[in-house]
Amino acid sequence: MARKQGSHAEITGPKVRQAALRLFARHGFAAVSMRQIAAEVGVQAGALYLYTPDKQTLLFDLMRDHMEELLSDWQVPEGCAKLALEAFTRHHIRFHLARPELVFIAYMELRNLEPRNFAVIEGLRKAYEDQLESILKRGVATGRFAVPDTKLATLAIIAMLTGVTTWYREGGRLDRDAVEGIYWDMVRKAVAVE
Amino acid sequence: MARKQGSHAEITGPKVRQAALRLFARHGFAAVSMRQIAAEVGVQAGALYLYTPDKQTLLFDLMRDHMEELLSDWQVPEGCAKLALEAFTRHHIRFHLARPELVFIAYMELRNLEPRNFAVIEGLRKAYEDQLESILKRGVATGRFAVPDTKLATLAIIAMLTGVTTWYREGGRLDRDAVEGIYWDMVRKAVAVE
DNA sequence: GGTTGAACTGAACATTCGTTCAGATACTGT
DNA sequence: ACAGTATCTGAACGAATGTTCAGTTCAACC
Repeated sequence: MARKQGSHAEITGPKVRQAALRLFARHGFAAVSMRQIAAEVGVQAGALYLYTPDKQTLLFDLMRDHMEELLSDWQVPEGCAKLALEAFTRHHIRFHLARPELVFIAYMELRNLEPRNFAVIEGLRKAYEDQLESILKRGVATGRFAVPDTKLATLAIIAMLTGVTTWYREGGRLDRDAVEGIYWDMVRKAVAVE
Repeated sequence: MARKQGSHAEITGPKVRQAALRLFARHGFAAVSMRQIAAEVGVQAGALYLYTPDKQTLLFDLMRDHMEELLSDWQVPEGCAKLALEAFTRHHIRFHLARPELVFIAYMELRNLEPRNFAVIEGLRKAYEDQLESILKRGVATGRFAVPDTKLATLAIIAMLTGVTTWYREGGRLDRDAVEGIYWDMVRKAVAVE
């Protein structure tokens, strides 16, 4: 027994990533075995190594692609800082609610990355944070925002917004638009000049 | 060779918990072996089972004690909601900054708990969130706060505050009092009536 | 000073782990 | 129809896993 009917790399490759994504998110990287991933895909464990050099790279690729998409999906709007902040807030929530498993992994599995891989992901994360901080700085400079410390405010806002993925469930009491609006309301007030 | 000189349960017991705490926080529950914990304590792996029935209970006990301390350390102050919210904010930050490793574990290792243990921890977490929500409700009722949704605001504020442990480092640019003040400033404004 | 029990070792248990690889199969192009 | 190659199996590797336990040592008590 060997190759299966209708088996193709273009199909199995993504399936491997999907299975890894789901299992890593649910049980954690360290708690998931290559055999579990293989079973989810419907192949033997050895076949996974046609699609990834090792387990670590499987994790790293998921995280790097996620962070790069997060960055490339966003561009600071021109114009006033308040509009930019609203755009950022809404975009952040929308982007994160659309892929909760990747968000979860990118946050929880940092410590399972080898130092070199960790540095890459941290660099991307930092670049994303800088996007928000530059908006806050702009608002402070033009007197539209009042925050005691832009760096700290950046981290506080991102923590608050990302937290949405821990409780939001499709079909719950609030839809995504409502959630966006409520969070934006709190962010707006938190940085407002009194 | 067997029992070591001057070894006592009153010493080894806490050392086991401390070692587990540090290693779980650093590498994650699933990635830490009983032999690693034993090495940190300075005993053989088998000796750990004098202090815990199994690895899972070692994790659960850490989390449960942490959550119970979090709850018992706090009581809602009488009087106006704004003062209560400030007290909560400052207490939350102080408590969490004092034990970053426990906070980390209590948040990251939930999925490694067996269903029954998970339910216990979730219950305690819910009870803590209710403390904050009751303050917000009180403020809304008396017209002191304006939040569109107290449940959502509760989760947003806790996410924001707990995020402090991800970046705060002893001896950094800001001391704990300053951090408390800055976060309180943002929380206060976020729920304020405009 | 002999006895008892708590504290611990060291070895062993059956599983499982990530990874490799020779061989088998099914598809592709000729 | 045949060759070649992409895809996958199934078995194997050594190492590591959580847990158990008979045996050993030390300290305390009578």
